[in-house]
Amino acid sequence: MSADSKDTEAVFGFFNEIGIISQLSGNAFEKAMPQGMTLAQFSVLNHLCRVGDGWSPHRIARAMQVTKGAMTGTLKHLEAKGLVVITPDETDGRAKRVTIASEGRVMRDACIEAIAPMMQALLKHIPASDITAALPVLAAVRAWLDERRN
Amino acid sequence: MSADSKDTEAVFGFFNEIGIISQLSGNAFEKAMPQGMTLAQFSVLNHLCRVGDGWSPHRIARAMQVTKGAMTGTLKHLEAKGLVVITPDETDGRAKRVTIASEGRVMRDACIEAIAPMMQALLKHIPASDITAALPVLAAVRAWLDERRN
DNA sequence: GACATATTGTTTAGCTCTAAACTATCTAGT
DNA sequence: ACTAGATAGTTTAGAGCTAAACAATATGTC
Repeated sequence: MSADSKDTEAVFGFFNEIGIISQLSGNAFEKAMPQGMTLAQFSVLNHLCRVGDGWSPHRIARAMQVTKGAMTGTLKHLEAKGLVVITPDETDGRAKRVTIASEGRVMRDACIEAIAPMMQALLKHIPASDITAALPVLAAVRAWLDERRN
Repeated sequence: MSADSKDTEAVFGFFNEIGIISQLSGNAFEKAMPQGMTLAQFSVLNHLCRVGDGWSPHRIARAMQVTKGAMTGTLKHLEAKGLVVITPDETDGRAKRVTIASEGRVMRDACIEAIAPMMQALLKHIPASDITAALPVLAAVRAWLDERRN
């Protein structure tokens, strides 16, 4: 009983820290990034760079754990900035295909460069081993939440 | 060089996991909570219950790591629902004081009860020791971000 | 072939958040 | 006492998110 409520308290604190870190780090990233880039926009750019082009908006939305509606908005901003090109899917009249423009790749690299100093500064205060030690737990929690969601 | 970029990569992945967990857990919480309560609203209620009444909106905003403007909106919703009472500060003409209504305490308890089953379910899949082991690292990262912000 | 169902993308309403401009009040230095 | 600067709260514009309703296209079964 006592142990149970203590554990529940710990999980509660865990999610609380997660939420605050998410907010603070997101703000810090967006401040460091070039000219009005947002975390959502960078994430899409980064994803497309890493896993490849030509994904549909819906598939990108699923990969980013976001609704289709949210992705519509983010892609609109990226397209307006010329960082991404959206074309109709030839084989499926409902779908579209998202391709990174070369400006998009440049912007993605610029964002990573802009953020790198912050990472370095963090690593000076918190040992990399602590970060890597926490990663598997985080991945497990994320996997559990993701599975539970469906 | 290779170690450095690997560490940076790890920190990057760390923040990525944090962001996704924050989003997924926030959604899960809001789905479990009673009648249209949001995480932001619950957080304020919970904070007031734990640390005591009579705080100013600005002080609550700082404690929640949120701007004053955001707190104005959240408090408006809480006040409209009768969960919180806002009165002018007698000793400072600029300030206000936020007090929890008894309905607010009831709602806070209801939210905690609604969320508890999720915590229990998580603890069945992930050992509490893993969670508590990750907590100090998270707290350190949060403290670093918080300090850096100012 | 036709109809029921599923999927893709958009839109809208409502919530959160930031940043910046604005009002009102307090406080300190002269 | 006055003026300058700090502080508390509100408002607005803009971005993100969800959920739900909607249009258009695919698909599969009869």
